[in-house]
Amino acid sequence: MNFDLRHLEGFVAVAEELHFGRAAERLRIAQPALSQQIQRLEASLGVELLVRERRRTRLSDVGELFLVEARRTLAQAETARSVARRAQRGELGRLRVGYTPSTSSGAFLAMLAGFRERYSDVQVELSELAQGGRSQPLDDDVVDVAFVARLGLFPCSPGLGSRELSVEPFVAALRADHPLAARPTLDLAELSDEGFVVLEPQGCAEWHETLNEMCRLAGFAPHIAHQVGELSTQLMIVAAGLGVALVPASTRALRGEGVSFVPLTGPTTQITSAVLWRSNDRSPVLRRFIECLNPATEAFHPIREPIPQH
Amino acid sequence: MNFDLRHLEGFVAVAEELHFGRAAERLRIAQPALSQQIQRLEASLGVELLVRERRRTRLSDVGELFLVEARRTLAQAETARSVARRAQRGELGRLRVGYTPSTSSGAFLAMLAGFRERYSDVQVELSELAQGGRSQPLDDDVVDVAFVARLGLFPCSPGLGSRELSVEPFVAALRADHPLAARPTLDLAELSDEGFVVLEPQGCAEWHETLNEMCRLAGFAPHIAHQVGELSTQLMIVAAGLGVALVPASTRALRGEGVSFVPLTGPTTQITSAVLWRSNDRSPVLRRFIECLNPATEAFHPIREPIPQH
DNA sequence: CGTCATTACGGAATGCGTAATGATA
DNA sequence: TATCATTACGCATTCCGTAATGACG
Repeated sequence: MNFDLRHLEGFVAVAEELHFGRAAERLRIAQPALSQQIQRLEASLGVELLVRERRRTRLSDVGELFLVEARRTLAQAETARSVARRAQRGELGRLRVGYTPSTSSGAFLAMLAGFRERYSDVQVELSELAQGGRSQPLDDDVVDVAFVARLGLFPCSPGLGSRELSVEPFVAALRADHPLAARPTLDLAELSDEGFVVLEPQGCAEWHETLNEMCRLAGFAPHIAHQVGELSTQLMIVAAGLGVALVPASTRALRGEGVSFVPLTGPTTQITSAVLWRSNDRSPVLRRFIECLNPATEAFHPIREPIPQH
Repeated sequence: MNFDLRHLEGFVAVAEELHFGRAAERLRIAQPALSQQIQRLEASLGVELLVRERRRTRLSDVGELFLVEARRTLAQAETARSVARRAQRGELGRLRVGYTPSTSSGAFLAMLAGFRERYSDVQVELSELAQGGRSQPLDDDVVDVAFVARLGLFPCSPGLGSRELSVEPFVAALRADHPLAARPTLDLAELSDEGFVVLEPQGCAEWHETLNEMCRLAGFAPHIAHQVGELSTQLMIVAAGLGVALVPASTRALRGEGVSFVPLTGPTTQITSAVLWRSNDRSPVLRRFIECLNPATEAFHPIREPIPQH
């Protein structure tokens, strides 16, 4: 015969009240039932926990020691229940977040910070993804959400939920004392003789193709002056006067010293930042995360809004 | 509806086997019963802990987190049971030990060390008692056992269990270069002109009376040279040549440098060391303690053996 | 007699086992 | 058809509530 949480609750109540009647009242059961509960507990332990004296009830030495452990056990059980509830609500758990370097600034970091503040008990695991709009890491169950950037508008993938974070045009990044730096806008063709600073092509081939495509539409083939790994490095090279670059408009936020950003006229290509997830993923943590993206409405059925073009 | 330890056991078994059939086998119950158990647990938590897939069973994210807490809860419950059992066996708990300064050496310390070694989880609380054979601290429930020393044989007290540890005569303690120090024995009368170093009388009046009585029988009234608080101090004074003392024979063990101990001839008074406890005290810890005193036999019914007189 | 715990007993709920059902490869 | 989980149903145990008993002041 084994004791149960119910028995422990009964014992703790009696130990605290030192009175079967009051304890039973507290537990909302009849007093004889409680009396039997304690007897069964004592029988299952083979121990006398309470000393029934003529006029009052008190704890035995063993009961004194057992009370501590009983309380701990109940507390641990309550913790277990709480963990289950909180995990169910998505307040507890693990979320694997993938991101591509080009999304590592702006909305991405802001929303990640907001989520971690609200759900500090969710362990956020970050991993860098290869550039591009690939959903491979999601399909492979390597990440739960992916922050990706893609040129042009975002295609709706089957089986994937998505939410666009921003759609922004490319702008030209020029050294501040560049003759064109003070212009309100410029045409890409005006940069035909410049050397371009570009990101390294691995996993980012689409960017390269698009750069070529943009320049082709503007009537020239770009001269690649430097290849670098990161966006911030790209700006440093520009600031050093070693070339010009085409970067997403939000890159202004990096405030590169000595770099001017000039919007492009004509048919520029846009870059879309978005979050993706498996739409059949019912993880509560994911749900909470998506709520942070879109606090008001339909997180699981994102609507493709028409994006205003510049 | 509330979950129970039984439910947790079922869940842990399934979580470990990832197979209802094997888990049920391990728990020695039928598989449908286990299935219902898990369902009830899930219902009580409002959470899906296991994902039943077509061909296999696996843990859900919430289940993964809950498993840890479930294991902890079961472990804590097992600890509670173990504490109760060990406390019942007297391996765990608290023992209040009283002692008088004159018993603080020899058998007392040896047996205390033995007990603490065997039952390291019993918290031994020491408190010093007023000198003499008083059972007051036992009656007042201030201590559980009392090591006491008493002159002469030990009277059997009603309601008290007892065990004599030693019966020993008084010996004379003399400075090593004292003219009588080299003698194999001496008569107390030979010390009639000496100054005596005695223990302070508070709570120890009987010793004083006995010293006077011994000397009276030897035909003189003792001259009190110094009064000190402890036995070791008494020896230091003797070693300094400031007087002589009458001490229990076992005091030799203190090996006071420069002090000689000489047995007394004639009608010397003996001092009896004993342990006392309440004979109606059913504390398991006390039982274990008494066993240490008297490993072989009748701890609760000590036999008054005839003590050989010197 | 009033208080407080235990025993006695009947009804409800829970838990388990066997058998049947369903779903899948 | 073999495997594995769930549902269906009957039986035993446990648990609770009401009533009665017992102990004590």
